[in-house]
Amino acid sequence: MLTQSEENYLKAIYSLSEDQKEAISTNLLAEKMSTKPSSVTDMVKKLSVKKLISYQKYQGCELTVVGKKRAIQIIRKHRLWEVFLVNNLNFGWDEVHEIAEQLEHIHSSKLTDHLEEYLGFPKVDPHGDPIPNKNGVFEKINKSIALSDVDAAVKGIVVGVEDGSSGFFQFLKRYEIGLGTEIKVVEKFNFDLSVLVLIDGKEISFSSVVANKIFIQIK
Amino acid sequence: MLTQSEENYLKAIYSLSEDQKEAISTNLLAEKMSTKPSSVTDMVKKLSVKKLISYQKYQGCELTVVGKKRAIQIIRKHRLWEVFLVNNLNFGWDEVHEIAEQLEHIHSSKLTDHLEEYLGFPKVDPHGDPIPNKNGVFEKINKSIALSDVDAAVKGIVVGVEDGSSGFFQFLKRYEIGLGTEIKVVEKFNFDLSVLVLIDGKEISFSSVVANKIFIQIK
DNA sequence: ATTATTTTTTAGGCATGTCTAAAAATTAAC
DNA sequence: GTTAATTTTTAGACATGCCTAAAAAATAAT
Repeated sequence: MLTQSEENYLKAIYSLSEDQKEAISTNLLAEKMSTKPSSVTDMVKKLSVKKLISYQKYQGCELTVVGKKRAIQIIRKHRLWEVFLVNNLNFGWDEVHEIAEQLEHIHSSKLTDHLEEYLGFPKVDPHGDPIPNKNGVFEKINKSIALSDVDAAVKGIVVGVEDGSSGFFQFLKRYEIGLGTEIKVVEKFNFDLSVLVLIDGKEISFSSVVANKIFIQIK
Repeated sequence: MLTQSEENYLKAIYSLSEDQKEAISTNLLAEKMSTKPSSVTDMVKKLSVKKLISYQKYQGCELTVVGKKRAIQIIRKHRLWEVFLVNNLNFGWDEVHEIAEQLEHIHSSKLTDHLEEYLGFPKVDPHGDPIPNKNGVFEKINKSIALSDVDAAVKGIVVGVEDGSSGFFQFLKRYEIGLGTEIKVVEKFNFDLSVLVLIDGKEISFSSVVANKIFIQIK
């Protein structure tokens, strides 16, 4: 049975390993955990003894197969709880992280699996991040979806546009939008069905007409 | 912010205070917490500094008004989560306690209140124990209910019987059942609608005919 | 009312997880 | 290829929450 602290370290190492394939340095991990390098060294030794990470003095650390599985299970719990909080308990997507940080440490795989079933086996959390299944497998999300159908806070990559009129293409060109452009939906407005999106650091508002024609692929 | 350990102590003191109005002795609390008296002394000092209990050396401890409120909030969370686990996630009433012991320590009153609303403001948990409202008030449960309609594991006190025939009263007398008798439903059998109950430490099986006629008041 | 028993507290220790300050190893600079 | 800068580790300390063993206080027994 892992402590909450151990679980948080595994999660942090997993997260950092997504950005780089080299071993995670002590300083980087300390930064991520908002703690001191000396504390990281202590913990990293402990996790190494438990065979959850491989670690050599001064060489940083990496998750073992077992450690990675554990990390993914924690992420799975975190994201499933986020779905529950937003879909069922009417929380905003922006206020669930802190609570999910606590809920992810509840020990009961049966609970996780029942929750997943109750939620209808969701594939992404409210932030658009994928939810691994019971076996730790992240399902490839291949479906493209119109911007108008994307939940707030979800980001994706443009994989298609619907209308072929020249006016629409000029519009896309004006905003430097093409296949592969990353778009994040910041907010949706029900009163006129417009969406506020973030492209390359700039916020742009799209009318519902436009939002219906741009298709993105999430993660 | 209280630690889980502190919260568990408050809950234990509250629970013991329900059975006796005198201060809770160190030994009794140690027994309840499955720990050593010396450990209790340490914790009791800490909680006393935090003004959650009143404590005088060698005189035991008692919850302050603030401490009692805290304890009730923890119980509230525990019982609401039990309802969720049984009603929504299809857990058996007998397997939820351990998980609820963890969930009760999640810090977010907004979560608790949203959960309560989502569950439809339940008044009792799956074990029949009352759920305090947001203000810590336990609603008096006055409705009597036929044994046949009580969930397994719920216990109550006989407040009435329906049939007035002499045969039925003889039956009641034979089993020493009268107004005020405590009855706990141990198990229910769907195949013949009989119920297995516990009265004064003895298990007795009641046919559905009998179960329909005995009314109990829960807690 | 003194002794014996039980209860409770103190004293000191241990594991977890954090910290600071200093030492050691690695990497960068010249 | 030494020296300088950075990174990482060690050493020692502190808070939490637990323990054992011994002392102190309260209660019971004679």
